[in-house]
Amino acid sequence: MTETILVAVAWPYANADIHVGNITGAYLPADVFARFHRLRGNRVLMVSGTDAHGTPITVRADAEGIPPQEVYERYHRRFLDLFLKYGLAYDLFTSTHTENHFKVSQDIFLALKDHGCLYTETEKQWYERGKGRFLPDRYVEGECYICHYPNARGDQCDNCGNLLDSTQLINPRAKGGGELELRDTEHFYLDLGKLAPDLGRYLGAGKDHWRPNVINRSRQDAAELRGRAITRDLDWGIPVPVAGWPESGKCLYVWFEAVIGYFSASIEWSRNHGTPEAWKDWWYDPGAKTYYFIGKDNIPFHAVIWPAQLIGVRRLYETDPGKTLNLPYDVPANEFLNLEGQKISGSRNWAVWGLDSVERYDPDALRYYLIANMPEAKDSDWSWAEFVARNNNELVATWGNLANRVLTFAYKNFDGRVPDPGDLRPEDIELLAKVDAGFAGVGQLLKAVKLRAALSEALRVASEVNRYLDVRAPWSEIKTDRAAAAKTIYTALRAIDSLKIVFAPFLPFSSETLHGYLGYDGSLFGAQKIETFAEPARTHEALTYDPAGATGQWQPSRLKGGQPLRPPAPLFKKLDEAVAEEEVARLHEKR
RNA sequence: GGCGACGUAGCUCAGCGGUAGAGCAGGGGACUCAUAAGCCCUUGGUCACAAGUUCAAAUCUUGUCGUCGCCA
Repeated sequence: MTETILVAVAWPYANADIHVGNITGAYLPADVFARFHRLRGNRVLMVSGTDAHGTPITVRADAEGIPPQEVYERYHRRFLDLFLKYGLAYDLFTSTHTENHFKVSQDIFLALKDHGCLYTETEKQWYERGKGRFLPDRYVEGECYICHYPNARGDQCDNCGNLLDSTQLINPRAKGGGELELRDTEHFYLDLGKLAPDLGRYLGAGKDHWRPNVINRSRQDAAELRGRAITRDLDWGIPVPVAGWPESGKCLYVWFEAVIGYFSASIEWSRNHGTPEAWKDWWYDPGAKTYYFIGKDNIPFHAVIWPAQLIGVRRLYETDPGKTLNLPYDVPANEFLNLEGQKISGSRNWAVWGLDSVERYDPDALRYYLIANMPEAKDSDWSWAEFVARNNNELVATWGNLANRVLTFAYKNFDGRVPDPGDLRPEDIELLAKVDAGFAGVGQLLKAVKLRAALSEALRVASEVNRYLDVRAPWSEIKTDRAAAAKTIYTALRAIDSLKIVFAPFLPFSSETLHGYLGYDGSLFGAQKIETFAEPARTHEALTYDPAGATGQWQPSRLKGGQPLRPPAPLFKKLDEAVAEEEVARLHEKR
């Protein structure tokens, strides 16, 4: 039965480049999962985009003396480039800075307001008279009232690390020295207390498939919910859709509108495809399953607050009162990836950057290591030595070498064609049965979002084929019994033809290559491209996936004897062990 | 301080009530199609510690210690 699956992927924030921790935390597992379901013939919609708004972006823009829009566009462009090179095949990777997203976010806000889920409160906030604007806490400096460090930021003291209440700072001043005064400011709050009972019911049952850390955390958070401000005094963002509010410089708080992106991007995708109602299959069909791939720092927003927003909205752009928006089916959040034993830190340049990594290594080698080492249950560690070792010992030795030894043997000894096997022997049939069983075994693990285990199971199946070859020894058979060698090589070719599919969600590039070596035309997956979309007043670039032409199917090979092969070459590169030392040295140099 | 996750072979981890497992690393062997890869055999652990439940505990309970994270 065809399933309907939404793959909702964390939105990278447009004030820093993406590193391998971000990739393995959310983007890569989402892609593996989505590719698997596409191969199974399921209806997959994988969406995300750049999170464009908020104070950190205006801070960076001010520091560089450019408009926030330029900061957002620069990083957005780099995200598109990276995802293309890593083969992260979003159906749509857009941004929050689209007219569509503005409208949808405002409509969600208004629906919550209509349903009585919002309230307003007035608080004191620092106001910079010279510039005529309210200042975010981090723009305010002064003496820390806890440790008396003279240059504490309004939100947090860099000296003692405590979170601060900016209104209590001693001798507060604007960053840059402007004069300050405390003024009243009014903000909207999401009434989470009101939504808590429904949320409790949602989190309370049917969550056995959730990772323990995710569900435990979420239940704990849901038990102590309070109202949360959802507007800010900031002009870089989405205007609050209430009369008079935009004029006083208020916009939606970025945490509130960014998660709405999953919904607005689904709508944008539908419109781009000329089927403006198509998104409803993922958002209103109760049989659809929605998966949110995120890092653990985002758990509260996706497993607690976003469901609360959806519960409060009930339905949007839909008049049937029997329909309600789908809540997350699973939130398979990953833990963090460390680097050489230390926490990754972009600002201290202790990171393996995504674009940099794919300049020097093949995307499948990176994907392999990142999946094999994915922090699914606890923090894991990127070590260059381990990257090299696992690339050489596992990816190259077990899988790449298997494909290569079979292809070259067939190509040389059977006139560049798949040999005609005649009737298979029991041992051939037995091997093919083991390979076929891999589809069920690996598939079940992928379905359960256990990607590490799934990949290692795929590798185990590859070793079965290596073992089979060793027992049959076609290099001996061919000297005495060419027909026997033909059966062996046919069987091995058919096995790697199947393994090509089993590995495809993890290693799409090399599977496509192998597909060609085996003599097939066409491709397993569709094509990714960067497109420009025009709205009435704006244009934006987005990454898209066109599934047309995808022929890959999650099922065992039915390879025919006689099929012409193409000249083979190794699928992966063995890395020199010196690479590890060089990379670690680079890392220290850059600090 | 509260809560949560984790603590199993040198390393990375699986197992989560029924006689300790895998991969890598280390040691030995037969083979040679292949990126000197693959295959076979092998060394190696009182499953953090303590008490309890049970006919039976890495596996359940409690406590202690350690690591990490979230909150205060």
